[in-house]
Amino acid sequence: MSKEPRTSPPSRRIADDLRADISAGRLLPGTKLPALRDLAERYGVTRNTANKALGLLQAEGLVVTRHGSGAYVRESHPIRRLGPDRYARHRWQVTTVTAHACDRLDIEPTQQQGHQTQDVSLVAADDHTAVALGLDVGASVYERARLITRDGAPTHTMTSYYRPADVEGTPLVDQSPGIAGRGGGFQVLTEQGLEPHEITEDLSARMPTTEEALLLELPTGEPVVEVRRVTRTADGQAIEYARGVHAASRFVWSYTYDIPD
Amino acid sequence: MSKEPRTSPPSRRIADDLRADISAGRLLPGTKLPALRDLAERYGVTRNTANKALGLLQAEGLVVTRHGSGAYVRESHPIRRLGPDRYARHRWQVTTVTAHACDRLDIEPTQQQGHQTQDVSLVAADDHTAVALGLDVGASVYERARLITRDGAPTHTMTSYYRPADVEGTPLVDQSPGIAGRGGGFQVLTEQGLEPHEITEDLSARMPTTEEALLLELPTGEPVVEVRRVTRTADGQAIEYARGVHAASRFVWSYTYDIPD
DNA sequence: TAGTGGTCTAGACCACTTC
DNA sequence: AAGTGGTCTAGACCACTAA
Repeated sequence: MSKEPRTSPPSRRIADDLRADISAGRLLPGTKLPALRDLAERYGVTRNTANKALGLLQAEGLVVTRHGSGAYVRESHPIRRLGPDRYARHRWQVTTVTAHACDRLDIEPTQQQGHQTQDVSLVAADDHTAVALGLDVGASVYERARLITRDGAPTHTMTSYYRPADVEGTPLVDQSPGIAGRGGGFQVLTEQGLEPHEITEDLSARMPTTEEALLLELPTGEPVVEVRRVTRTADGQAIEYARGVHAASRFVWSYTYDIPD
Repeated sequence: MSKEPRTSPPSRRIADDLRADISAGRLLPGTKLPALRDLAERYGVTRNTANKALGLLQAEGLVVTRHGSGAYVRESHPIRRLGPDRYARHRWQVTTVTAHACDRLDIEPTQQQGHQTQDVSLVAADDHTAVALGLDVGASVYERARLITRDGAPTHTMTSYYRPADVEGTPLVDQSPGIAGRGGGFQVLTEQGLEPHEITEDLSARMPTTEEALLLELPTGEPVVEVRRVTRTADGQAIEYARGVHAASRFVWSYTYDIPD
């Protein structure tokens, strides 16, 4: 008759029990879970089955395992809130006074403990890049790839694309290993007479590729948020196309806008 | 000396091969993968190992399995792009002319084939809701929970919370099973003298809970995007707090804004 | 009914961490 | 050296799907 729910398989039941302990606060973040062999014995199953239970919890992002050490209730990172403010002019616009960096230290807590690698090269534009920058597919564009790290752990990648004519000869596409130009890309573009004015961001979420999981050191069960950003001048000219891949658990994006007619 | 990468375990190698076939287009979306027994025989491993390989691909969201039928390369749904336009006044504002619904059919393709359930009840406000609506935690609020379906498959949930004083006696909190009020919640609030003017949306991504996975019929390896929305009047008064859980693969969120000073 | 994925036991070996 | 998770083989049974 009815599709009665069968009794859950043992691996499921073990996972359910542990999950209940976690969400009830009986197992706090960072706590070590019982060893596989102990779990197996307690439930009268093989280690394989207990391992499968842990696998389920890992896929849900509730548990992380450290090979040779144990399985732990996952700890949540401090979450960074990303709003339009992060692009605010006062954060990147260098005034005639050069003391900018020291001036602003206290209002830039988001850069605290932050580092980034940088890798600049000339590549062929793919579909998205070409459309965004108004070029033909395959045209040469400058690619500026960064890996942003916080407190020693990578949080996201950000790869920007520029029309060569816009940035040729600027510190932005200098191969030097340091952060290219104080104030970053927006400052450089402004000096080129291309002041950023409007931003369009497209957000989507998915599971990481294996490469992304390695690069961002993502635990099993952590999705990524992919952000595609087009920056335009007041004229509407696209001056930068950027693609970021973020560890989902470390960010929340916030947008405020008026309801259109 | 160096940490040379060991040879990958068999399950990993099988997954890598299949993944390569998929991304190279040799296995198109919807294609049935070789049976577990065939894979196992081909690679000289047990069915368990071949099964594990499929599990890896499932977790990446590349493959879905249908019990008793087979494993298939995952097909992508049509993606709906969500911009501020979806809240535009012309979509919900009912003018004095009642012929609105017929009028606008052609410009509302997003509602095509769409259905939603609705469940209204009076509940105690949790932390987020209370803060957003300016109430005490535990105060009574109207909860209006919806499950939105498209082409027969659920795409997201949306649960709105209202101050009882704002919506008492309106069709919005009528327990009737139909969609409450043509034009939806915004129209009703406007009629109450609380016209929505500004929206703040907070987006984050994570893996679904087991309940969400069931409700939204999510395949293994599909993350969800959680959207928390606060709607305010021109005065800045919060009139609705809503929380949505979206199947990540079905949406992309788009925001355009001017760079602040 | 035949084919398919899902799960399990029993036992083994390996890789990594910790002390 | 002891403890831990990761993976594998070999074989079995079950549940679901499709013809």
